[in-house]
Amino acid sequence: MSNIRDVAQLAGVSVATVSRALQQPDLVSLKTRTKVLSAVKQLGYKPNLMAVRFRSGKTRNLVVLVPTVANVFFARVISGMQQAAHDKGYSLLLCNTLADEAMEQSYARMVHTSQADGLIQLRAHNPFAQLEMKTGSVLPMVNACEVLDRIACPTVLLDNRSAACAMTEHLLQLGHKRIAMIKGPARSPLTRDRVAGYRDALDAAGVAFDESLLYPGDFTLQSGHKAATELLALAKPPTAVFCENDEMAIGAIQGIKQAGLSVPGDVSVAGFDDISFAAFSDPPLTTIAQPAEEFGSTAVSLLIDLLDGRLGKAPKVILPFDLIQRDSTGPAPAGSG
Amino acid sequence: MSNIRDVAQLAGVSVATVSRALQQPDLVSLKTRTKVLSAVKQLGYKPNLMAVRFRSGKTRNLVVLVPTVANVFFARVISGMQQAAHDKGYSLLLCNTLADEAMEQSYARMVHTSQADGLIQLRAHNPFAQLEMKTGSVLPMVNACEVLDRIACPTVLLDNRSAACAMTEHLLQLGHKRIAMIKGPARSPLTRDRVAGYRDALDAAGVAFDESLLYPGDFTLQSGHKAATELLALAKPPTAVFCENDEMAIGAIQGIKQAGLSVPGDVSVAGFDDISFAAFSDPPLTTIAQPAEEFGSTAVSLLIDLLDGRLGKAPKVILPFDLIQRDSTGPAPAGSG
DNA sequence: TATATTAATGTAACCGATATCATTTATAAG
DNA sequence: CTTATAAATGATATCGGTTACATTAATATA
Repeated sequence: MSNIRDVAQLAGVSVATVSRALQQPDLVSLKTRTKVLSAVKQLGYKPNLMAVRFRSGKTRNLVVLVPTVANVFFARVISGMQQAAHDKGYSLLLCNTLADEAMEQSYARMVHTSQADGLIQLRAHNPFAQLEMKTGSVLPMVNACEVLDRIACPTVLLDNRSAACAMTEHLLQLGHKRIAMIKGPARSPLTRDRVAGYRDALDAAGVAFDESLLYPGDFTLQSGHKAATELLALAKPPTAVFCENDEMAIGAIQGIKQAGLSVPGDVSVAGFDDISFAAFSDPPLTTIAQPAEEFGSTAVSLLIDLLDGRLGKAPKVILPFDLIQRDSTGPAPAGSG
Repeated sequence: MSNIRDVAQLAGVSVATVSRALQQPDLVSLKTRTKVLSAVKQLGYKPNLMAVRFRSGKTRNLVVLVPTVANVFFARVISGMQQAAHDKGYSLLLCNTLADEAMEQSYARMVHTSQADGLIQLRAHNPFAQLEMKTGSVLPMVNACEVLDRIACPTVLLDNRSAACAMTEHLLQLGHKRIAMIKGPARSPLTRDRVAGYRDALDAAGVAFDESLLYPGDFTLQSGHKAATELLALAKPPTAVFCENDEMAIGAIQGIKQAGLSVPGDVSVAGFDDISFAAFSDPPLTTIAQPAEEFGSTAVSLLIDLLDGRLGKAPKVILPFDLIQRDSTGPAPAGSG
């Protein structure tokens, strides 16, 4: 690997001139610039970015904490992040946390050890307040998809409450009265918002809220299956199930079918996210579409703005949702409710 | 951010001693070590890894080129890579290539600009021979999931030919004679191997190969749907469809159902990969399970071994597969063939 | 032509750690 | 109590760029 000194020597100029010829060509005479560029080409010189970044103190790396890349929705978000990061000259250091806090902390520390400039997290259960206390320094962080309550932090999110409300209204309009919700972990703000939207719609329609219809899942296909199976075993089972993501909805559909019931004939099912599989389930899934890639690109933009000091006070960017009506939701069975 | 000089000053020793106290404690007296560690703790000192890596010339970053992270199988592979990389002190720079060669080249160049030590690619259509020629230097690279023909390169892969043969045999044993295959892009070595396995089984069973039953897809749900629809429109449609991945199989199932046929009553469908959705399709999908996470971890191990000069001549690691029989494959309809 | 001003280039410090080599201090052997 | 040997520590060059400052060359102004 040739370095800037080799280039300088070959071009017969100083290293400073080489650096300027490449970084601020205006400061170098045409004649010299030509000589330098010719030497660069001849040697196949590529600046050592490790050195550049060490000198500048900017790594141009961003840590991304993802609960699980196996989640199709997150995969799309990551895709959007990667594209945006690349466009702006940044790279992503991906961490699949798998709910392992030690792993999260370990990656978050990369910002303090100059391996990354900032951090993006999706679905933040555990804020890094603790870590920040300990190190005393601030961690440039952006949150995507889920709002962090305890920390003022730039965030890009959906109006989850309104979206959940809209879907619940859709089910109410179809005549459903017993609408179950397969939600996420109880402590998650995301779940809290969506449950709130669900209750908003019930309240507005004068339908009593029934705690037993609220079932906690963990966003996996399996948990959707289990939840639906148990909900159907209730004394007064639901005629509609609203799931907090599409994976659980697809799992729920299988559970309902295995119980000998039809979707949406006996039970309607709605999802959230509009992953690619949603349109290919049987029946195709009614769901809330989120601009997943845009979540990613917006999060990256926010973080870079934050790093460049171009950001005011922790903005919250709200992206639009879209209720996609397919065949998994239909009129409530006659005589129900 | 405090640096090693701050620590040295506070501890009343030289920077060299601080460095040794942290890197090679045996070379430092207990008394001095204690002083240093105390100063480290008091200042919250964390070594600047940017500096360490610049000095050492090792970035401890690995570039990962993924055709698309939206593919569930690849997501699992990445998960395995991330885990293994973290365990060994490496980070992953993820690139979602989306079949964009410019993007691939751009990320591959990161190795030449000292942003990464090596590269892992999945499904390599375009070898970097060209890039290597141009730069003259070798690119430490490992290939996963798909073998690269033109370059001798450490690889971790499945015996795709045997796996495809096994699945085809499974269908033959069920009495199917007209077995279609929804394959990937024609130029892919992966597809070539799997088609070869498919033909091996047909030949062994004395079933004539029919070119019209070989349909090229692109690994998406949509392409599986389209392929199945068109295959069923043939004068002599297949009674079984073997898809090169589960997404296409799930798409195919939908296409078959929409044509008014049942799976597996009229047409059996088999997939490849055993993604999480496979067990939740309707009917649950018969497929080939691959140790996806192990692909990832093995690829990372191979690359690190390669970087450390611990590798002989481009080994090919072959991981085992498992035929998972579910309900999407059944006996050929009576009177077929 | 002399002088002021600007453009072009060079010199060298610097970023933060590591590691070589030199030097001092502690221990062992005679 | 020396002297030889080992252990502990310090001073400093180094990695490859960038950049502040110094210096020289070129042009403009009087």
